[in-house]
Amino acid sequence: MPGVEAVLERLNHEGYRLTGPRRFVLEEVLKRTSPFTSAELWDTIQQSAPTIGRATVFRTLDLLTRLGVVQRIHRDAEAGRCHAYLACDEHHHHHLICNSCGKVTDFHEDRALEALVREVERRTSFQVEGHRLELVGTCPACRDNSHEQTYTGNQ
Amino acid sequence: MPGVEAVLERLNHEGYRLTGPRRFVLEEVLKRTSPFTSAELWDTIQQSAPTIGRATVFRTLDLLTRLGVVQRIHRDAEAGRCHAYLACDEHHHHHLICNSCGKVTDFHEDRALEALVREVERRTSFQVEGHRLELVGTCPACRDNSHEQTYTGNQ
DNA sequence: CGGTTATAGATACCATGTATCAATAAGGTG
DNA sequence: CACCTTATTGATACATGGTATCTATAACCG
Repeated sequence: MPGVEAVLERLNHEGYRLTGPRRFVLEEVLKRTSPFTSAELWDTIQQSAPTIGRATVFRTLDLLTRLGVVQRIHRDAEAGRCHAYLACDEHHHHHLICNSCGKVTDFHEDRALEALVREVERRTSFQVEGHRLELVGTCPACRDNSHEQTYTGNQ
Repeated sequence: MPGVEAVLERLNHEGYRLTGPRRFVLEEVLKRTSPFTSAELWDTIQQSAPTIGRATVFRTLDLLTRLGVVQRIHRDAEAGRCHAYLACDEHHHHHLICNSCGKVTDFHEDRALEALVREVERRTSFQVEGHRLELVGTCPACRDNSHEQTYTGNQ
C-alpha cells in the first residue's frame, strides 16, 4: 500500500495530470484496506465530493489498476457484482480473504507454487505463464469473536 | 464431463423436471469443451432453437452451476464480460487454460497446494477454508503451430 | 385423464462499465 | 503571469450480463 504522495509522483512522472478529482479518488481508494466494490467507492465519493462524476471514478479505478496500484479481485457474486478492487503494493503476491470480515492479507509463497507449476508442466506439457490464486478463510480475529461483521464472501 | 443422460438422471432424482428447453440447453452446454460465455451459448441456442428464451438459458446455466455440472471461471476482461462457463466433472480440481486456443485442461494437484496452504496458515494464523487457482499458459499444440486461433486470454 | 405446480417465455429492470462529446483546467512555453 | 495545447472532466447515452416478475404452459403424480 503505497502512500498517496508516492502514487501522485508516479502519475506525474508517467505524464498523467494531477487533477483534483484524480487526487480525491486516489485518496479515497488508498484509505481502504479491505476489498471494495465500485459502487461502494462511488457512494462515498458522491457524498463527500458530489461534483465528481461516475465515469471519473471508473476511469481512475481503471488507471490505478493498469498501474498496479489497485488490483481487481473476482468473487462469486451474482449479476454484475463479481468485481472488487483493492489497493495493494506492486510486488507479485496473492490474497488471503477473510470470509467473515472481508479483510485481505497478502502473502508471498512462491516456493510451493513453483513446485506445483513445475509438476503440472511436467504432467501436461503445458507451458505455464501465469496464475491466479486466492485463498479464502477466517482471520484470527474473526475466529475468536465469531459474530461481529458479515461479508458476502467468496468461493 | 458427465454425459447428458447422467445429468438428466441426477436432475430428475433431485426433483427437477426434465423439460425440453432444459434438455436442449444442457446438451448444448455439454457439447462444448472450451470455456464459453453466456452470450456465445445464447447465440447458438437462438439459432438452433429460436423459441427458447434468454432467461431460460441463464436459469439453466445457473442451475447447472449450482449442481457443479458447470463451473464459472473468471477472466480479466473489461466490462461485464468477465465470466466464462465450462462443463466439468464434479471432483475438485483446477483449470489450466491455454492463452492461445482457449482449451482447458483439468489438473489435480493437491499435494503442493496443501503444503502451500499449511505454510500460509502457519505464517498468518488464518484458517484457510477454500481456494481459487487457475493456471494460464500455452498448450502443447499451440506451442508448435503458434499461429492458428486466437483467444482473448486471461491474466 | 386431470390437477398441481415447476418451469417457460416475454418483458422490464438493475448494475457494471464504456463511448462520446462539449466544456474545463493542467501544465508547459513565452 | 497570460496563453495555448491537450488531457481530463462531467453528463449522457449506450452495451452487456444477469435477475425479477408475471402469465401461460407443460411435467409429473395420482
